[in-house]
This record gives sequence, structure tokens and C-alpha cells, in this order.
Amino acid sequence: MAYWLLKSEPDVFGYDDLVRVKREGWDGIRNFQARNYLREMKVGDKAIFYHSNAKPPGAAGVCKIVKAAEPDPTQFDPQSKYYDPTSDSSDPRWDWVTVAPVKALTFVPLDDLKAMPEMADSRLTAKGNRLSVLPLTEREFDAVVAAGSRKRRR
DNA sequence: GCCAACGTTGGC
DNA sequence: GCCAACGTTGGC
Repeated sequence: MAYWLLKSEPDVFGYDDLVRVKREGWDGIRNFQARNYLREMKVGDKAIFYHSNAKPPGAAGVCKIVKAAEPDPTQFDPQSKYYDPTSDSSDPRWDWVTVAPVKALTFVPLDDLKAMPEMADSRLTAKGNRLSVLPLTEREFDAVVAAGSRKRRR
């Protein structure tokens, strides 16, 4: 099994939204490296649901891949903000995967993630990282889940 | 709102 | 193939 981290802006679609809708196509990935990672994902893989552009940013939950990569329909929808007129319908450029919630985490803010020794080499905390889909090692994934499974200190 | 980092585009 | 211009991401 592989492990991943998926970024979403909670103002647009947060972990609570995923819990509410139960499953969701991860649309709008328009970066080749991120897309290639989507294509590597297999049903059953798990991912950290990360809130970006949030106050504060951080890990909000765990989700799983319930459907492997297939063409992201928003690329062909002129009404969508993810519309890509240069994508050929006979050879779609962009894919999505479908995810479902596994469990909410006690929110682990980015500051805490950066402080974790297990995350020292992660793509997430690397300088200048902007990838919205990135792989995690099992050790990294387990460390984030462990941090998010503790009771919040008061 | 600012800005650093970085991907993409297009002229040459 | 280079690289400047431009757009986007995302933390602060």
C-alpha cells in the first residue's frame, strides 16, 4: 500500500465536506507531477487530507482511494474553473481519483508537522514546496496519524 | 496583501 | 534549447 498527502483549501472543500458527501472526485489537479502521482494511486491507498491556505494550515483527516485515476470531467466543462480547452477528449490530459473519508484527526498544524523528526525529509515541509499531491513514506504517514490521534493538550 | 518559489509559455 | 515574462501556490 502507498501513502499520499492531498491538499485542499478548506474554504473550498475541507475534510468535513468529504465526511458529509462520503466520496468525492479529486478534481482540479492541473500540474503534471501531481497528475502523475494520481495515476500511481491504487484503490485502498491512504492519504492525509491536508488543509492548505488555511489559518492555520495542517492535517485534518485521513482518507482513502476508492477509485483509481480516470479523466477529470471538469477539464471538458467550459463552465468549470478547471476547464482546459487544450485537453483532447480522445487523450485527456488531466485525471482525478475518488476518495472517501477514513477518520478525522485532531488537527495537526503545519508548525507541529515541521517539528516532527519523521517529517524532516518530507516533500511537504521542504522549502518552496507547492505540490498539491505528494507521496508520503509509511513512516511519515504513521507519524502524522499518531500526532493527530492524541488528545489535544489543554 | 505580500512575496518567495517554481511551473508554464512563448519569443528568439 | 534558452530564458524572460507571467501566473499560481501557499505560508506568513
